[in-house]
Amino acid sequence: MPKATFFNLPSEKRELIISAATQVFSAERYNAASINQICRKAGIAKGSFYQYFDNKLDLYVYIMKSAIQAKVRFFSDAVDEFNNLSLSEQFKLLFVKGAEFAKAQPLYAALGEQFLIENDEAAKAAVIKEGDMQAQSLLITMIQNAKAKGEIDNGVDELALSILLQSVSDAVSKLGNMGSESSAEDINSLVDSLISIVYNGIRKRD
Amino acid sequence: MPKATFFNLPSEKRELIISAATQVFSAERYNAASINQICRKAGIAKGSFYQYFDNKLDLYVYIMKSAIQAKVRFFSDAVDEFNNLSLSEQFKLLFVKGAEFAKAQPLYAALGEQFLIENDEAAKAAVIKEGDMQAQSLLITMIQNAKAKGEIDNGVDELALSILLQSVSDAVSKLGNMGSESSAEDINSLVDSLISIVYNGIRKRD
DNA sequence: CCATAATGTGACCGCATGGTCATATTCTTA
DNA sequence: TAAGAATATGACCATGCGGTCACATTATGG
Repeated sequence: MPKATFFNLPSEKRELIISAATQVFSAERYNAASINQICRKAGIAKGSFYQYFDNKLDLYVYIMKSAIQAKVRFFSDAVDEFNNLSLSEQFKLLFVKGAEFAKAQPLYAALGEQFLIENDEAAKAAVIKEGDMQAQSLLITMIQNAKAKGEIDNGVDELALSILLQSVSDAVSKLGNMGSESSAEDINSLVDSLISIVYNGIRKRD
Repeated sequence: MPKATFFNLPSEKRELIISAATQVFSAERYNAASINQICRKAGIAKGSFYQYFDNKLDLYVYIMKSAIQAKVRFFSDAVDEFNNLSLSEQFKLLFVKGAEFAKAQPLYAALGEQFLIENDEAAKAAVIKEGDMQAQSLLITMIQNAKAKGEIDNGVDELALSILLQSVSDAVSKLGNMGSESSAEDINSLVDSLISIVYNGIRKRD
């Protein structure tokens, strides 16, 4: 946790530091992101940094926690709607919300992607200990409910389906924040196509 | 390209250096991987390193090129068989070969994964200029052939399908090299399940 | 108004990086 | 065996890192 001094700061300055750190950590891995860089961007002296945080890891965990909270908040509305939706509508909501989040909060989404490929074990462990959310568990619940309702064929492997959906969701989010070259409608229709494939299969039927 | 001195080296020593560099570059990104580390691991002096290579980038490009060649060699046998196979058999071959490669050549596979998440633009560009293979193009060709043959429903979006297959293939490879906790048979049956989903869809049919 | 606590600062430390270079060692060949 | 080319070496350089610390500045409250 950041020191008390950090929370005593005028909120403007505090957010400037958070913003600088978020920018740097979303562009670079933990080891490559440097405190000097963050201080320069935030316009504070390095000594000040160590008045606010114990060390680099302290800041990293704090920033990651903020990003996770933002994502959970973003999804929490959607989760309430789930029960009233058909399976394919649930898929769509899941993918679209994921892509929406990546577009609305690109820096937080980029933080998440950096975390996925983080290779500093200590940094990764510290974040996970502080409470990483398990996106996968939501998927599994969805699948099991749909099976119980008879919406999914019994022959479908649950694990395989969850892996497939997870990887598709990631792919969609990645495309979504590849800049403005892909419009929101493009993404939307791509999501429809993907769901249609997963739902109906690609086999030609007579 | 490495200097002549490097190729004059006794092959044993040359391979020791290649092995050390492969290990380091498969564990770390370009910027995080250090020449000191590689020299230590190979048991050579830093001065010697610069007798063999112009600089760090020279070595990186050389190692990446080797990995790409190894993968192309690995897949080349399989590509010949493609024409005689049905679509779902083609999918299976593609996924299984990918997972096989990741298992048989874990360091080379790890190099490929590192490259996917490389964020040093100069290093990335240098490798691509030297000839990066486009795995995606093989997929697109497969899909178009299958459509022409009437094996895929005309309503299926080609781009969406290629994205889906690519992300699934990556997910399978990642699972495949997550150590021995997942046996070869497990992977094999998971691949079957995934292909079955993509092929038949998950919708319950009457 | 002044003493004390809180906050801000940048020079500095030890260390590791990519890269250089003068020199030492080994190989080749006549 | 002697001369010259090829190769091996590690001290050294400038730079940047995470982190520290003595000191300057600002806020607080009696």
